[in-house]
Amino acid sequence: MRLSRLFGKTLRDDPADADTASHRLLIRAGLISQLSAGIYSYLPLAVRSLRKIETIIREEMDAAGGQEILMPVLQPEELWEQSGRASSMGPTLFRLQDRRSRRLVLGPTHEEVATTLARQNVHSYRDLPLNLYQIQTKLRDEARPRAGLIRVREFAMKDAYSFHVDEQDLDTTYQRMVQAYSNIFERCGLDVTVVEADSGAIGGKDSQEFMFLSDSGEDDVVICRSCGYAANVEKAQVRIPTVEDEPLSELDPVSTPGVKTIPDLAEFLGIPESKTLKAVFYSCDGEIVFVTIRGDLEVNEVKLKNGLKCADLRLATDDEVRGAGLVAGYASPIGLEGVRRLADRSIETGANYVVGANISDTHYRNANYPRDFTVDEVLDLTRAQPGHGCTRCGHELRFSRGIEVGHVFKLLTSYSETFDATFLDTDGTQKPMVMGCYGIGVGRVLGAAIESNYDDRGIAFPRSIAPADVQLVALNLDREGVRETAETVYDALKAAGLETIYDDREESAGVKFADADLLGLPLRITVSPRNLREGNVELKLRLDDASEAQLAPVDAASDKAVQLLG
RNA sequence: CGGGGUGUAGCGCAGCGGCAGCGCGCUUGGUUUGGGACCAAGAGGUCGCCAGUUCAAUCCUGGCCACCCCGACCA
Repeated sequence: MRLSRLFGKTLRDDPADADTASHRLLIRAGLISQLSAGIYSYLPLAVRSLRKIETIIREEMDAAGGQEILMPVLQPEELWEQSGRASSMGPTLFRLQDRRSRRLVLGPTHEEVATTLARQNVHSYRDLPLNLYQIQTKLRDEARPRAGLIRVREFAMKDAYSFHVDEQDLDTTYQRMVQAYSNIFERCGLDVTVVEADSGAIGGKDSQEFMFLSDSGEDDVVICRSCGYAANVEKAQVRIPTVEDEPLSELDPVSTPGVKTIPDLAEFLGIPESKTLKAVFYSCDGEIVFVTIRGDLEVNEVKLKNGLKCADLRLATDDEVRGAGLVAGYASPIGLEGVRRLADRSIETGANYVVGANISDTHYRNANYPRDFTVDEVLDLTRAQPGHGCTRCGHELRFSRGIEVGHVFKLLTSYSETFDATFLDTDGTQKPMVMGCYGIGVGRVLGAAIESNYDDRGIAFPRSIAPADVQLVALNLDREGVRETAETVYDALKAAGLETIYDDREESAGVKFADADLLGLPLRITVSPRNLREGNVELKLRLDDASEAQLAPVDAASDKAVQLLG
């Protein structure tokens, strides 16, 4: 590819509204162009990278027993009504109607279609296991697209769906897929951490996410350096700081005028927050739920949502709180009736807590569970926070942000039962297929790979996913021998199987070097009058200092390039 | 959806109630040439949109829209 003809120009200035490194560099280097929020065009250089990522994915999926298919983006809404996700996905689902007013959705993922496809085409245990994958456009009306390719509304995803006779067989494929994913990310130059993840309200048992740890990420993960436990904060179990047991004292009202928050309460009474109980109110599918948790802890809403088997969970409004007979700031589980009550397991240890009295300006001292109040259910509802320990080994957990580049789920039979995707087993009975699903965001991998490989001069692509291997830079094209030599080297590089971008533009050396650094191909080869006097060209790896550039005779350039790229 | 911010040339930005500006980029000619060269001449604008105020609005007022950031949400 000749740079003079390449579609997509570099920018000298950083784009003003990109502040994530990969977003800034993707635009500055001329890889992507924004059409709308979370909607991008991919220019030739980006497409070359994406194709390489896709090739790596296909190789690993095929090796893991996958078969590539292609399912439609346009899907009948009815399928989504059937699975229940028309409502549970809410506004994220793009909807439209055809000319006969039939309702359709633009697929945000393909479990519904994949399960239907299996129902139509799998009838016997002899057809299983089956592992289907596709690389297909997904459309999601995300509430907040951000950070270039990290969260977009239209994107290519590799999604795979596996079908099995039983859970044991699923486990085998699941492990193969986890290994395939690790291979894929390693080959893409991404160091990922596999974390335990929430599988969402619908279906599933085990679920793991592949996280590239980065401040640009939007997921919070905890990692135990001691035993290796790693989990999304949504899912993370933690060992909370313990509080001392003590003999139970008598319940005792205390006047607390104007003291409505836990920090105020602790300060007012001169006690730690961990000696108080906090009340939080949620609306779960319209029903008010009262949650009690120790004052120094926060409610993990994902855990709560799962525990309640609730489709739509949100904090209750002030009106809803009042309507339930609760006094905000002084709400209490003591004597509370007619409201669904849950508690975090933190209330089961410790003693003599301060808790609201459900009377303005009043709290109780020495509240104890279950002596003074009961709840409908005690669950683990604790959100992991800094200072919390690992449940396995007690070591303090480390917190990090992460970009979720892959996610695998054991769906089990939730979809196959809904869509009646059954097979005839050896014992002559119809059974629902046991399913797994596996996703990778292709563009997000590109974004994350750049987050992982850049410096102040630009991108430094891993060779495996670089738009090309070599940037051939010719300086002073009109000087004797330069153009001819560059053309010769260009041909030799191509003949040696190296993908080359040839900078044949009439630009100054500074511009060409700066653009080469910005685009970040692994190897730069410079043809210039200076080196040509000795019959040489210069080779420099993107990550080396300028002083480490090497010279090679013109006719040895391609061999040397192959050697340097190793 | 809540909070914050920004909309002026391809990009980055300034400006201001009275004819639309700068730097970079772009075009043409010339001089240069190993780290974002120089000279000269050019092209390029519905100042986000709609109302209102005014003799006059890019500027003031109101509404709307778009984009960015934080949060909520996110198979």
